[in-house]
Amino acid sequence: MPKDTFFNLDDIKRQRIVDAAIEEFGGLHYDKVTINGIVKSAGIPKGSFYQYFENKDDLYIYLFTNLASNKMDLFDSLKSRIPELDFRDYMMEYIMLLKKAEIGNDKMLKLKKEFLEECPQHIKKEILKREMPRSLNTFESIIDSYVTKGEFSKDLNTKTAAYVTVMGISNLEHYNFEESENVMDVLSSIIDFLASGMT
Amino acid sequence: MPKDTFFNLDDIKRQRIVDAAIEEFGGLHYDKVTINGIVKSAGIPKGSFYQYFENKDDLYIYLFTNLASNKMDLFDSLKSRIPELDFRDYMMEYIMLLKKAEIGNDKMLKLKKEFLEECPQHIKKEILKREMPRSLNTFESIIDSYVTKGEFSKDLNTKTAAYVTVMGISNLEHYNFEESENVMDVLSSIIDFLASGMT
DNA sequence: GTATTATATGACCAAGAGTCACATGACCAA
DNA sequence: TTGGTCATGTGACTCTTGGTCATATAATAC
Repeated sequence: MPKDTFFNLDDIKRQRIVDAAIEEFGGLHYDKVTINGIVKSAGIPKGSFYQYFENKDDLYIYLFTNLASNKMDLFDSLKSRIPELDFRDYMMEYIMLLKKAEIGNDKMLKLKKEFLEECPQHIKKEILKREMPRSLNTFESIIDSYVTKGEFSKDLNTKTAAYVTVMGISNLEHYNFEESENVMDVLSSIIDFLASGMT
Repeated sequence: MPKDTFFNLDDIKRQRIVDAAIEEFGGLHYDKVTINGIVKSAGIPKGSFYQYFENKDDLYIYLFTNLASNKMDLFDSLKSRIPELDFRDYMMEYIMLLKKAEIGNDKMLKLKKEFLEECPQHIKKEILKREMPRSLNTFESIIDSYVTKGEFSKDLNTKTAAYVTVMGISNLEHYNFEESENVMDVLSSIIDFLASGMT
């Protein structure tokens, strides 16, 4: 967490620091971003940086807790369509929305995703530890809706189902793509598998 | 990759360097391991280190490509028991074996797991990129056996099934454990889900 | 007007990565 | 034996970075 002195700053200066930080982190790989660079870019003396933040990671984590809308709004807009969509279509719609958000509208979402891939693992862990429960809960509630709707078994362990679902769709970098396979097909196949399991 | 000079070294000296490196990496967090420390511990001058390796990561990755039996042997010993075990029991057996190996016998396996959690993401990625395909293939072949055996549907996409299975059981750090839940119960529930899906 | 507290500042320090000019030794050909 | 060449050894040195700290300045309280 940044220190009080940072939050006591007048808005203009505080924003200047945030902008400079995003600029630096956005333009360079995490490892290459230096505190010297940030202070220079923000136009503040080095001592001041440490007046505001513990260290680079402190600033970094702060940027992400505040930056970048988490994609929950996407979910909310979709939720109302549960009655008309089956699980499969629901998931496909969700994934399309996510893709669209990443490509176009939401620069910050894209930036965040990149940053998450570059930062040290303990930072990623800390950020995910905050966000994962919300992701899992949302998915659990979706799945729950489909149980209520009668599409899924009443005996389904929705928490486990939500967990496996999230892991399945968010670790695609480990999927071994053949040349003939594209992302959407694979995702579709994953969703099919989630729906029916090994049967 | 280490340079030729490293492989040209006589076995004793090369081993001394490897031992020192394992010692250092084993005793300190990745970030705290310094080249100065390694060369001191190995009793070689700093210049020599750079004669052998590109940098710290080069050594680190080398250690893992060679170190630490990958757990494939565990799989092999189990494979013969497919006829007598159903998928659920097979997976539980596998997980027990893995746990046992981590706790006791195989110091290197444990060490490797720890290291993988500490190192920078790009290193982890590189190591996983090498090992994941083998993991996925093995699981796919197991699942295939259960298809042949008749336990799973002939229409099952075994590649997808293997992928989701591996993701499900290897990302438990993101599962939101209640106090009442223990790892084995959760794993058991995951395996149940994998077997039957949302139905 | 003075004491106390919060903030600003940049010279300074320690530590680590990586380099480089020079040293050493192995091998070979004349 | 000599001299040359190539591979390797060596550690002092440079450069960069993170982080500190004594001192200056402004703000606030009384």
